[in-house]
Amino acid sequence: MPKIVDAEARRLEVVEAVFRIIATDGLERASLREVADEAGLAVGSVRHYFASSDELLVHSFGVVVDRIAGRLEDAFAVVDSLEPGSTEHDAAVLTLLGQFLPLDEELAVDACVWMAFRHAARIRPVLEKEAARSHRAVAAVVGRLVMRLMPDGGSVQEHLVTEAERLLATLDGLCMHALLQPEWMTAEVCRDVLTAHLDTLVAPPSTVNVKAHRE
Amino acid sequence: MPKIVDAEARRLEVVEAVFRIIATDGLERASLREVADEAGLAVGSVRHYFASSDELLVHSFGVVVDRIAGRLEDAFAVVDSLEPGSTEHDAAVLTLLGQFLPLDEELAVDACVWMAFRHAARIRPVLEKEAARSHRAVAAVVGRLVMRLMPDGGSVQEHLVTEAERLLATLDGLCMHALLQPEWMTAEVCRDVLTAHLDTLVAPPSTVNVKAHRE
DNA sequence: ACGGTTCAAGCACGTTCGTGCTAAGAAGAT
DNA sequence: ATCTTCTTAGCACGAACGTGCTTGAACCGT
Repeated sequence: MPKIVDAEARRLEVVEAVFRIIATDGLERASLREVADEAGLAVGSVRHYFASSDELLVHSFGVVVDRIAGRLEDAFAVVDSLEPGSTEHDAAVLTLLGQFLPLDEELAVDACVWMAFRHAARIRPVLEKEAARSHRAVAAVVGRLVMRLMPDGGSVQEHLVTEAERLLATLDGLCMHALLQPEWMTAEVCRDVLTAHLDTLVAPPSTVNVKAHRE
Repeated sequence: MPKIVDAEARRLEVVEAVFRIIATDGLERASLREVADEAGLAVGSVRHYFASSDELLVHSFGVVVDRIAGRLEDAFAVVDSLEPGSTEHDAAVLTLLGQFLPLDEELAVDACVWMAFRHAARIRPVLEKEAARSHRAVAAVVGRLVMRLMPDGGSVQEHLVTEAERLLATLDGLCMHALLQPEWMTAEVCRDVLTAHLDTLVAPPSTVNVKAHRE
């Protein structure tokens, strides 16, 4: 064996460099040369760990998806362990939803990277697989959360997917606004919007509309 | 005077070429050479109408912002002319909100371009001004709409901005999902989510939370 | 001591990009 | 017919990009 180097750790260092570049300069600036510079390596060294630029980006996408999904699963486990309706439960729900938002430095970087990759995946086929995995993972957690929070436990299938998508859309929209218009979108507004949404989720749906949806 | 050419019309043709490229290949592919090809011109010709690549992109951003803002104003005028609570009124509100979503080919192109520019504006200072204008224009319409739809007419200032931001976030989130995950996000789901949101908007807020927000 | 494997670094090639500059053509004004 | 000005087109340069390939250096098992 050669020089002892933890290959996986090195790869992660390079990926972290990719994250920093995307967060500050955007995905289009995440070239091999820029990444190598940011990581303190030479281009050839980065290419030793990642066969191509595409592989580096796809792997980076995967890492951020795993991170976000892991945070959501952890936060959901906390929610799941608490008594529904209790103060701690509500706080845990807000904490879970806050994992989507750029509320601190680390979350902001991940949110930037996540957004950038998802939008890039619309165009670049290599990113499609990770984008689909990302969507499934997040939708699963949000779906379970909505099922837990809805008054009827999500017994009406159509209404459940509608409410899950509604929460997901609000979360992504909030995240987007927090990233793109940070001066208008403070953490306080985010919290107010989320609590307002949770209020509407708990309230029973108007029967008029449920009937309308059935037709 | 030389060859008679409607300069403004030519500029618009070039801008339309930019839109098509962004919608199909993304903003990073909207180079002068690609745009010139798509518009059936030479690079020098495009540069005759736009001094630089930046000017072309900024102007294109402005055009799409004007288009979207115009559509929203028109749709709001329709809403404003109808009796609140009537069936036509509700339909007009849905039509207004639908202007944000890629429900047909033209709307889809505009939504793609709009999203691409807004995200690019996070990084590129030249786009900041148009991004801010875009946000103000849209927020103004959504704010007026929310004021009109809320049961108390938006008398509580804090609650009004929260609800406006909540609707805006949901709209942008829906638009994003419709663009990025078209297979999961059909027009029907969009409509269901919007109607569900409107139901929650009309319902009075729980006094518990209003008090909580005040503290 | 030494061969083999892994790591780090760099060169070179072709492509694409924005942009400064030049030049030919087209048409109204004189 | 000539001049002027707008229009269209193209060349050339430097910069940045991905990538194939080569070159040392480091290190471990034998």
